[in-house]
Amino acid sequence: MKPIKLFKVLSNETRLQILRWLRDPVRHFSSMLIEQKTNRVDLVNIGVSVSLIQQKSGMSQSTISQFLSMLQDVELVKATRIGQWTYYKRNEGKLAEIASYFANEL
Amino acid sequence: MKPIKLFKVLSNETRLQILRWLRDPVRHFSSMLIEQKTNRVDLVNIGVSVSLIQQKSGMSQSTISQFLSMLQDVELVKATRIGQWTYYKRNEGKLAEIASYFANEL
DNA sequence: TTGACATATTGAAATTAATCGATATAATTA
DNA sequence: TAATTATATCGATTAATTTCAATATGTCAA
Repeated sequence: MKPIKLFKVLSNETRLQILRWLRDPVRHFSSMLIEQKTNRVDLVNIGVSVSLIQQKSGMSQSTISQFLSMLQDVELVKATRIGQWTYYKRNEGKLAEIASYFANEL
Repeated sequence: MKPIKLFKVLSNETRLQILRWLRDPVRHFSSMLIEQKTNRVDLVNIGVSVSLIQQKSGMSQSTISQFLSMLQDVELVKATRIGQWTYYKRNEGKLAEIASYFANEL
């Protein structure tokens, strides 16, 4: 647990928004699924692709890719590569750990 | 609750250290009390003066004064002015609120 | 194996944060 | 009232972050 680095990652509106979107991926992304390759079940179990998150954010591809890897670096999200896609989902275990850090150690 | 601003304030080692020092002010500051003006009871009830925190941090007076007002701005600490001194103590209520934000809203 | 697509990385410009010394303000004391 | 002390604010410099366009890498499909 490196709290400074963690707080820096959380200090950005877009990164925080991504975390909130990923809390309920079906609600925020299912309407964007056009192809057959991904379905609602995948959104929850495997995660959401970089391109869906990028479209929703309106920011550039490179920025969103970087933001996701920052979130992954502090373990707030987990990534799964399948073929040419990378799917991101929340790491609920880490989020619970942070809540407990706040309650007990800060 | 403005989480971005809060996380920015927490994204600094010195500011986080100040919060931790203030968790147990007697332990961290009582050995620095030379004059009679402040005693151990005051440290807990009223708070710790800017100059004690500054000495312990080793940083400049202006930096520490600014850091303390940033912490106060997001309500992580409360300030009390008595004469020419300003005493700072933790705002435990706010800290509990943040812990709950993490557990429920992030 | 070539072309197209998804993602990652790099390099650069603009913005924001960290930090200090100098100075201002406010309270105390001689 | 003048000198001293504690804290706050200002202005400047350096360092870090944000964000993009361009490019590289990796994968799939024809």
